[in-house]
Amino acid sequence: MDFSNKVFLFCQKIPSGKVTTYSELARVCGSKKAVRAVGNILNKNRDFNNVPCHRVVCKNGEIGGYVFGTKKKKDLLKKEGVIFVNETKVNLDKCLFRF
DNA sequence: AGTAAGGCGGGCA
DNA sequence: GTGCCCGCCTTAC
Repeated sequence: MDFSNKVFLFCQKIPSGKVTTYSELARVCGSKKAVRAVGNILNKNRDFNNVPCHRVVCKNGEIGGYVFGTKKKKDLLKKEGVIFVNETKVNLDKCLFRF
């Protein structure tokens, strides 16, 4: 319960135009190996209203998955100013937000 | 490069 | 209340 709360909190801390990875997110939440748990939380809770989970991507820069579809996620990120290296990957070097 | 296994919380049976 | 399976992944073989 506390874990998911952290996840949501950190997600909201991500500024517009920046992204983070599930690994980093899991790490700051206490368990760096709980990346799957993080994904599960974001997916099941889908607090897109309170949590911009579209700003969370895979470690390699790929979008990964998204409740509304990866296309939507990509589109949202683009609008926020996130640099994309191609249609499916973001530029982590420029847009990775580190806690 | 591809495949398999892994560690972790949430949700449902 | 307990247990099992799943997931927007990661890492190792």
